[in-house]
Amino acid sequence: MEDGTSTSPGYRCDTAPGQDGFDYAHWDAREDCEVRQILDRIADKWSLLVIALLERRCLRFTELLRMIDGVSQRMLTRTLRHLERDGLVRRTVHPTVPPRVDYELTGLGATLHTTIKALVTWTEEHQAQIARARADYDLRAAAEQAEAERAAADREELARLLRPR
Amino acid sequence: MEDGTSTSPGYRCDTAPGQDGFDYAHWDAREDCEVRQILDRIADKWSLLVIALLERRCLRFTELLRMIDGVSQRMLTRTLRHLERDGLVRRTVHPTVPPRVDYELTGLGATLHTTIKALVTWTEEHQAQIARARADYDLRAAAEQAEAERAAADREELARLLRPR
DNA sequence: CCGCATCCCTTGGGATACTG
DNA sequence: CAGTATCCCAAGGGATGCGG
Repeated sequence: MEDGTSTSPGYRCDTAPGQDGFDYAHWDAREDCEVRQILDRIADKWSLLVIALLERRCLRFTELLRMIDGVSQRMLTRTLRHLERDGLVRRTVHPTVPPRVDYELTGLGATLHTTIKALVTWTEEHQAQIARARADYDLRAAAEQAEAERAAADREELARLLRPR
Repeated sequence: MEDGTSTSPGYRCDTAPGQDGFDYAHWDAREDCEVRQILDRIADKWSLLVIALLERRCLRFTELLRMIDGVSQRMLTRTLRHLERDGLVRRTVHPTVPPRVDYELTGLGATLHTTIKALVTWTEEHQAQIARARADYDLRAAAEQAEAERAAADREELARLLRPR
C-alpha cells in the first residue's frame, strides 16, 4: 500500500511559531510535515516533468514515455501513481483492447503547476548569479587547496633539511 | 571539488518551446538544466530548514546543529557548503580561538526564501484536499485488491470443483 | 498497450572517530 | 568549536522479463 510518509527527523524550535507571521511547524522535517511530503513528491526525478507536460494537454501513458527521454516504465508508473494518489492527476482507463489510459491534470494539479512556475521563474532570473557564485567558489576553493598543498610541501622540505641524515 | 551537476536524462520536446510563453527547455531534467539543479538543492533533506532558520537571523554552526533536530555534523556541513557555493548563504570565519563561524542568508538566498514560501502557502491551503485524495485512493485500492483476491479465490474454487479428483 | 515483479547498482545520508 | 575522514546501511531508480 505504501503511504507517502517518509521517516525523517525534525527540528527544535525555541521561539514561538508565527511570531513573524510564519508558521515554522510546517517547515518541520518530521514525517508528519505536509511541506516535506509535497516537496518530496515534486522534487523526485520525474514528477515536475510529468506535471509540466500534462498541463499542456491530456496524454497517454506511452506518449509520456516517449516524451520524457530517459524515464523507465517502472518510474513513470510510480510517478503517475503518486500524483494520482495525491489528487494531482486523474487517470482514465478506457476498457478497449489494446488498453488505453489517459492522464490529465486535475484542478489541484493545475494550481500546483502555477505555484511551481514561480520557482522556475526565480531560477531563470537568478541562474546567472548562481553560476557566477559557483565559479567564484570553485576558484577560491582551488586556490586554497593549492595554497595548502604548497604549505605542506614547505613543511616537509623543512623537516627533511632539519633531519641531519 | 564536486560540482552540483547530477547526471540525469532529459526529455524530448516535439513542440516549439515558449509557444504558450513557457520555456520548456528549463524543465529539462538533463544535467545542464538549471531548474533541476536548484530543485535538487532545495529539495534535499536539510537545505530548506537551514534557509528558513537563517532567514530569521544570522546563526553559528553549533546553533544550527542544535536547532535542527536529527541533522548530523557531516550533513549540516555539506548542506551549508552547497548553499554557500550557490551564493545563497554567506560564511564568515572569525579568527578567534575557539573558532567561530557565522552563517547568514545572502540577498539571493532571501529572494529564494520568499519564492519558496509560496510553495509552503500552497501546501497549507491544499493539504486537506490532498489528505482526502489520499484517503480516497487508499480506500479504493484496498477495495480493488480485496475484489481481486475474492475473484482469484473463486477461480481456484471452480478449478478444484471441475477437476474430477 | 499498460503495468507489475525481480534484480542490482548507485547515491544520500547517519554514526563514529579524529584534527586544528 | 568547527569541521574532515571513514564506514556502513537504506532508499532511489534503471534494466529486464512476465502477465492481463
